[in-house]
Amino acid sequence: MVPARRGDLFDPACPTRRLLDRVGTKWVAMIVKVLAEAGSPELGFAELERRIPGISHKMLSQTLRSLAADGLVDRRVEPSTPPRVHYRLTDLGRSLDEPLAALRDWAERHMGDIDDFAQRAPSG
Amino acid sequence: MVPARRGDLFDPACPTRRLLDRVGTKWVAMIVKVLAEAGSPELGFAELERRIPGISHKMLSQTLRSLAADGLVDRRVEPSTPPRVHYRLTDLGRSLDEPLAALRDWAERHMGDIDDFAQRAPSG
DNA sequence: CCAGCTGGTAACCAATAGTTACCTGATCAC
DNA sequence: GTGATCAGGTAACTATTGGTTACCAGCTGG
Repeated sequence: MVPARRGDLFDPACPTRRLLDRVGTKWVAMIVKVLAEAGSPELGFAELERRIPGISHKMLSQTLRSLAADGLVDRRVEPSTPPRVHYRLTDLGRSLDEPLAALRDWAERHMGDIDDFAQRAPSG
Repeated sequence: MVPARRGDLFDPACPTRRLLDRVGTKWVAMIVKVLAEAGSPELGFAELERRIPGISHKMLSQTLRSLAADGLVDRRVEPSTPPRVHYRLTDLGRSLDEPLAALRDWAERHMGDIDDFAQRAPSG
């Protein structure tokens, strides 16, 4: 196997590329935002679901587990009945919120421009 | 606070959400990077293809057209035979490189942490 | 007159996103 | 007791993407 050259985004084998793809999705962006901006340090599954309208049960579960597997969120099972699961950002996850916030911010700020442009030239 | 206000992002109908998803993909990130960091203001299709190893013919074409439709790149057809097509970032596209660079940078910087974490807890 | 160039695209296959329905298993209403 | 109900997860599917391959236009050069 070709050794993965971490720093080289231009190497197709570079894991950083895959990471970039995992981390740029809208659900990651939204989950991280919600967790980062929640009043409390952690949120329950149901609360996350409530705060992210439109996300499906499965995608939330799946995305959270992927984030947990990458060490971006911490998963805590409360031994109640039925058990409740709580998630919180790790330091690493919090650090991801910075570039993600910049991206969300860009999207919010320039949505209008893009919309206008698409209006004018709907050629696709 | 409860941000139903500028929480446009939290409305599933909000186009900013879709934009976020379009713009966070690895190919967009790489194309914008390549165009932003090219020596010349524009690059030909073939040159882009060469500079982004691993991208397929189709994905490059498709992504470029989507970027052009959003007004992020400019598409110029050189009337030669066969015609060559050149792409350059618009101002809007260049502005996107900033948050994208931050994200790429984060990915490069923290890839190691995530890798280490996954080693230790491969439960994911 | 056929091979070859460029960029695009149609046809197809593989991998995701998203939907629906169901599981667990303790508790409460009856 | 019976069973509806909670929370979170997941299996089974379908819809939508990503990605591969092969081909096209239409002029040029051998």
